[in-house]
Amino acid sequence: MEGPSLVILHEEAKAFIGKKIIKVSGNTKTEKERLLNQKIIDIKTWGKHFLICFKDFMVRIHFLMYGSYRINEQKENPRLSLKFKNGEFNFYNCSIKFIEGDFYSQYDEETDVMSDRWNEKKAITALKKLPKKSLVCDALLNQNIFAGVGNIIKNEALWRIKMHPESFISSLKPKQLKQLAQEARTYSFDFYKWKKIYELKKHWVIYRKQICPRCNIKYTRKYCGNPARLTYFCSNCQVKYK
DNA sequence: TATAATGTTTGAAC
DNA sequence: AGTTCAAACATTAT
Repeated sequence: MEGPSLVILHEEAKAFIGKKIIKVSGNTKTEKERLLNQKIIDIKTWGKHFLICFKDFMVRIHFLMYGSYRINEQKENPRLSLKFKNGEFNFYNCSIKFIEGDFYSQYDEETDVMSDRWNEKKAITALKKLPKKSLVCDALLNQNIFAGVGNIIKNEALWRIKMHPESFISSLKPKQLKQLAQEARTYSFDFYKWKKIYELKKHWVIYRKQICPRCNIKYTRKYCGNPARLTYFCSNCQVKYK
């Protein structure tokens, strides 16, 4: 689940702010009992993190590859289930973690590509500080720089800016660094827009596709970067900066 | 039906 | 000591 999907979840989840948890269950190994009788004071997202905030701590939910949730409905084997006087909030196949402190002391909104406070210059500065041989495909997935960007956004954004995923960050000119940072955010918002109208896959140009619409030739499909992730690119129009 | 994957952490092995 | 790698988690679309 990538950043834009978390923003959509956040919109649905906001209704639980101010509500008290009256029953907790689920197969999480964390100390979930701690949540009983607690009042949700805020709900936040940062990148791929979904955060339910309480007075002195937060519950961080990460959906990884297959995580899901249900609001006011349920399915089998919740990892965590929160019940309220009116309604319930259920999470499945996700990673659950307690974080002490408040949101602002733990998270920097300026590195979240979906945030109003996204700071493009900060991302560019961070890119320049990466080790010499860092690849563009890895940089985009680096959650400390582009929180919320996942493999779909990575592939689509690189195709749009005609940049080869195995380009070296250190070989990019200032203009290209800017373009990279900009498109990470721009595509994320397109992702959000399309996901909301259930048209996300319809707009994929490269991810899980075969033919480059610009060049009319077959895409390359290769495991790139470290850790290796399946990457789609057009070897004709995506320039490799080396 | 088999395959591959919207992701990250952990810890063993080298 | 730093890196590399597999395992773990477990679902769903193609």
